[in-house]
Amino acid sequence: MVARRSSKRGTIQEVARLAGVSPATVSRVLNNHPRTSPETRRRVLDAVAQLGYVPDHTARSLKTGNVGEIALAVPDIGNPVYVAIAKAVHEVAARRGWWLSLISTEGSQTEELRALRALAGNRIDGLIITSLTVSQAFLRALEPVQGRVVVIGRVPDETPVDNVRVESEVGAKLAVEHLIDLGCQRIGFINGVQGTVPSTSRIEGYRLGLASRGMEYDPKLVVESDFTIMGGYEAIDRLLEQAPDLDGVFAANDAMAIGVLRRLRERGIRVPHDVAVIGMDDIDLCRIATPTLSTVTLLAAERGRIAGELLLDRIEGRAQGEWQRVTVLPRLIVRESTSLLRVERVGPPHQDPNVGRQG
Amino acid sequence: MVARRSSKRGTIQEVARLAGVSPATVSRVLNNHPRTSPETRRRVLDAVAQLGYVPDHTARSLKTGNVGEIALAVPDIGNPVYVAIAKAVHEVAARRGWWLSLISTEGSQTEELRALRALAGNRIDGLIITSLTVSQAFLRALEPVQGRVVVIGRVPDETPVDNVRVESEVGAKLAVEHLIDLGCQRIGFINGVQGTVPSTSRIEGYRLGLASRGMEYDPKLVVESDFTIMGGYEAIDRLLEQAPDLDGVFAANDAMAIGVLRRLRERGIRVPHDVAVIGMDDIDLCRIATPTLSTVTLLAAERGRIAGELLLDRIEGRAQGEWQRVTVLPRLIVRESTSLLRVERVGPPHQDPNVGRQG
DNA sequence: CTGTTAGCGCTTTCAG
DNA sequence: CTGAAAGCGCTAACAG
Repeated sequence: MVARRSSKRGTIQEVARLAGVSPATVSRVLNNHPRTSPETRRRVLDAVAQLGYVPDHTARSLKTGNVGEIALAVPDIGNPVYVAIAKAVHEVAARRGWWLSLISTEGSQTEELRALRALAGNRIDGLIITSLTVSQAFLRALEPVQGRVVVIGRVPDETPVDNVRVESEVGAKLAVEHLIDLGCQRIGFINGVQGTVPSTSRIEGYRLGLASRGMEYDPKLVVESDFTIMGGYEAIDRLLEQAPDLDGVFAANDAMAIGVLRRLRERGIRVPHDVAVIGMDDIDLCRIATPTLSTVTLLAAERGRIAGELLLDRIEGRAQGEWQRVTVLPRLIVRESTSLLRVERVGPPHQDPNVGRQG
Repeated sequence: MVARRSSKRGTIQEVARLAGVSPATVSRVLNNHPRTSPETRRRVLDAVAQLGYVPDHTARSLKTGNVGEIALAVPDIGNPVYVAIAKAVHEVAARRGWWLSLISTEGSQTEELRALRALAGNRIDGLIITSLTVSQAFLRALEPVQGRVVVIGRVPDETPVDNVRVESEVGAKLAVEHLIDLGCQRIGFINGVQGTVPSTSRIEGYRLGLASRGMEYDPKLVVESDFTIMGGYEAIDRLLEQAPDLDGVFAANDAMAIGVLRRLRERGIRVPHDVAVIGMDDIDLCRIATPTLSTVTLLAAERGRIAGELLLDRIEGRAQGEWQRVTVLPRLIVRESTSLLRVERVGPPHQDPNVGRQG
């Protein structure tokens, strides 16, 4: 990696010389300081325009000690859930005058640590990061950047960061209970990659849901795959082989559920008549799928918005106190895939979110 | 916007003092200069570890004149086409040791100019930008940052930038010719928002396709909407009203085409038997849709890869010559929505791309 | 192989 | 209201 600053658009010195003032005055004009005479101001701005001068951001940052930029690091920008988070954070950042850049970590811990290091090295002022694994190394790397990072996803209680989380067990429980209340007796569960935080909480919610309605857990009803459409597509075949009497499926995310819908259609199995299907996340595709897909929203946009506010409150110095733990509560969204009437029973998502806040 | 550098992880001075060497030596060790004794090296690294020192990126950048970062600015990170471009650029950047950040301009020209200004102010070293409109203001803003920016999308010949483009007229023509060769006589066209560069080239390709097979252009067969699934969904109704004898539809992008498929299914119109449908872009959803969607790929990933290489070649100083104009050629991908046999006739996309290069 | 010195371009006291 | 001067933290000659 080699590079040299190519385009020299002039320095504040040259602007000062051209305007017949000192560099300090140019700086004051450009930063809208109160005490500058209109006449000087005009001369400076003329000179700036004439030279096409743009202040060097690097020098400015070194001097002032901040760069005016935050970043959002996500495992996969192709995932609609992270896109929703990104859009929400972007909205907050723009409104509050901050520059936001996105970093795609591709789920690699090395990349996550790199983002944290960028923060430590003052390449950015703040960071919102979503990690799938939350390793020890990751937690250790949070220490030195306290007060400038927000984690989306669960971290241990004592971790010195602001944190936004969602009770996804509760969400999984809601989904399973919904299927049972619909009359399903044999509910299959397609989980994502084992060992990740999301998959662990979903299987727990699945068990809780069964238990709450007095049904027994049957390992034959559970398969694992990855969190993609194709993952769901191939997993449902294995599931049906293990449990041909299946009458309901809970998929760990909407992408997998959509793969399930597609495969079931191919096999001539009617949804929801023969098998009811529910996913989790509430991505846009749910409303496009055939049949439209019931799901449990995990309020991605809402979490993004909150994370953005928390981070900026912190680095703008508005928030000084304890580390925040904000938890959002999932909500069931019923659509055709679990509705024998094939009627959408629910309004638009993401409104009136249930948000609980605790110290 | 207020912020102050919070976490002081120490300076190079402090490391030097602790290690009993000069700051210059610390700098040398950290930058892997050839001439450093193993002993000194060890002492320095110990001190670094002990303090948890991370070099200040801002100071380093100011001194060296580069920041090691490029950015990709796209109109909408929710659009799969831009995601494909982003992933490809990311891959190139990572391989060549550069940091990539994403900027979402939301299609706003202000945001585009802001990205260009960030480049001018050396916040980043290089920029890849995709603009839907390419206004005069935009072109003017390219001047001062020559040699550090690559535009994806057509720009006037004399524009002083490296440029990656796709012959989307040819793509649209291919799509229409394919429908005609299939036996379609009345081919509707659903275009995106009028006045944008993409929509202009698509309507032109549509006309070219008709002309090349000796068919006449009928304004009744054309409607406009926006480039979204819902846009296609509502547009097909209008189109069918204007032209009930429709037997083929070309949608200006896959998202719209998928909306069309959905609406046709609702109305009991069979695809491809009653109406054949083709889109453009080749997003992942094409393979998931029912029926699977024929399309014309515009090689988004390929364009992203090329743009990344061009930019880095330029700012690494490997490319010094004329401005590059790289043009990629669209390719037809036939799937069920235009296949009476309902057989996928084509291999995986994005391999063996046709790429033409000219001075 | 290592230390000294200068300075990247900007903002910000402190005088005036 | 404006100028002079200092210095943010780092790297890169240039000596030694």
